[in-house]
Amino acid sequence: MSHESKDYIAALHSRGYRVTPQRLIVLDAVCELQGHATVSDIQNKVNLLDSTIDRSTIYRALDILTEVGLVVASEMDAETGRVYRIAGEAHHHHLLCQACGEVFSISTDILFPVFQQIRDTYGFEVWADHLALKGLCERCARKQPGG
Amino acid sequence: MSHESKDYIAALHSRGYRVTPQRLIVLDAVCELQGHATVSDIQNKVNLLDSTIDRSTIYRALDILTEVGLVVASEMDAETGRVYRIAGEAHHHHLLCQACGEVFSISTDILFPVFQQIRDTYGFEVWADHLALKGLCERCARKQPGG
DNA sequence: ATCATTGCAAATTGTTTGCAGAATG
DNA sequence: CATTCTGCAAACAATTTGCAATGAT
Repeated sequence: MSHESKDYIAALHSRGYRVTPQRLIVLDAVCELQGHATVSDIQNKVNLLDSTIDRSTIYRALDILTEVGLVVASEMDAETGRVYRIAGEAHHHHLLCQACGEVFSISTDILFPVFQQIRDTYGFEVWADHLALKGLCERCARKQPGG
Repeated sequence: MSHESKDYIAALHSRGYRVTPQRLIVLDAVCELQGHATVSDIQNKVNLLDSTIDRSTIYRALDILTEVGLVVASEMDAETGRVYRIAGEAHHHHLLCQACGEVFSISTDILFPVFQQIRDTYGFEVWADHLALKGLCERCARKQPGG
């Protein structure tokens, strides 16, 4: 588990939160799902280990884990909604193919120049922690050119 | 109204849909709201003219107007959700300041080079019709540097 | 005269909340 | 042993759907 290196006990305690089995199971689930995990993904994973853990508990755990900085939330597209990943894992953006549904990851670097330019031009500082771009992947673009 | 130039009657009829007062009022509302209009914005506007038009009717009208290509839907951020605008209006992206909440518009041109590069590198064709970037505007960035 | 469309109400989905009992520090 | 936390159920908000009545073509 990549989060073992982080001191999750200290992270929780630092804000007066307690360490509970439910929260650790949720944290593990997010970790094992390796990026862009939805609440449903997480619940499925969690309930394999303990089927009595309620959905509301998962929501609350994710809120708290996000607040203390152990996990990071970001918005995928409208259908997928909010997704979670372990904090500190390599940032990347997503390319969402609207034809086959596949998700591709790209490094943040590729977008850095534009964000720089937006800063220069508009004085606006883009938070580049996560971005989901819709479009067509190579294979699907060949099948249905133009979209 | 900028949509009068479009033949909305033909657009609706071409797919077997009928032209109803409710649909025209919704179309007008989207038009007058001038970009990124939420369902609630639209409902408020619509109900000024006719308070008997139901929310479900507005949802259905927006679906159909989008399907026939008279309006375009896109996702703002998670809180704002889906927004609508008249099709054919100048495309632009949005910068959402997370401190003051203001929305800035930027032209699509600035992002064109990156999308080109993503195409070259990943073979992925980004749909650049609308993008909402979160961050801090100039004024707020000065107040709370670093975010 | 058809058949799509509307308004209403109820169903659905996704998320949040109140509370009594259980568990943590 | 004082609080925080959990599971349950109920509350909510946003969107969708079934249906009888209405209205467009």
